[in-house]
Amino acid sequence: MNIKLSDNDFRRAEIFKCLSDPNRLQLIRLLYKNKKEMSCTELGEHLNLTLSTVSYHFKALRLAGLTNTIKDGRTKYVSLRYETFAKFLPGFLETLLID
Amino acid sequence: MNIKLSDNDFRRAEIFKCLSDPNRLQLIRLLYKNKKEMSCTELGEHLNLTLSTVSYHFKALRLAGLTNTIKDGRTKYVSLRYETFAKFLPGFLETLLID
DNA sequence: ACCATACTTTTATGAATATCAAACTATCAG
DNA sequence: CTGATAGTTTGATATTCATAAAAGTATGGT
Repeated sequence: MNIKLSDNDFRRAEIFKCLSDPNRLQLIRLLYKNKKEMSCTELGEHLNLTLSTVSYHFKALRLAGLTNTIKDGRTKYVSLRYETFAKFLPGFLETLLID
Repeated sequence: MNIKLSDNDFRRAEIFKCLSDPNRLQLIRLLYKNKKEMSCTELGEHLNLTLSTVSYHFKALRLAGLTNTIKDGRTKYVSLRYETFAKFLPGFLETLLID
């Protein structure tokens, strides 16, 4: 009677683990509201976190496939990866605007 | 520059924490596929978990508002609370059927 | 070459989590 | 009342997690 977990289920678990941290959820909301890339420093200033902690969170988001990162000089810009949200959490991002 | 978290954000964090565990995700899927209430024992047999562990997970799901529980004699039947999914994760349950 | 900026990684630490066994509560059947 | 069934709670344990300080990497400015 054992049910095996699919690759997508592990993917889902990783995604939800990312979203279960209030700080990461705020990062997602900021990125969604701003509709553009933001730097780590810029995002870190909105929460009361050191840069190393912000970097830790961004790594998690990136590995879960929730964000894209592009590098310009020494600055890294982070943006949402909408395909992932569309596939695993359709309609979720919109709910972040309600409150 | 500090952003305060709303009550709903704490609610979201709790919900996502629930869904970030692969076993709980399977419980949700089983409940969704069966379209009816199931008992703890019945659900526990599908995963390789002791009854106390299953009980622990169901408490988490109930506290997060993801499930309803009705008691009939000594058996407790658990079902999904669709309003919660509709409010915080519209469209999510359907994605569980794809794979 | 030197210093500052932007970010990452490592290390350490305290808090939270998942799990099971054992003890407990409640209900049913005889 | 006794024994069995369904589920909860408590206690112990091993693992994972979030955080920050410190050290490290890479790029830009002068």
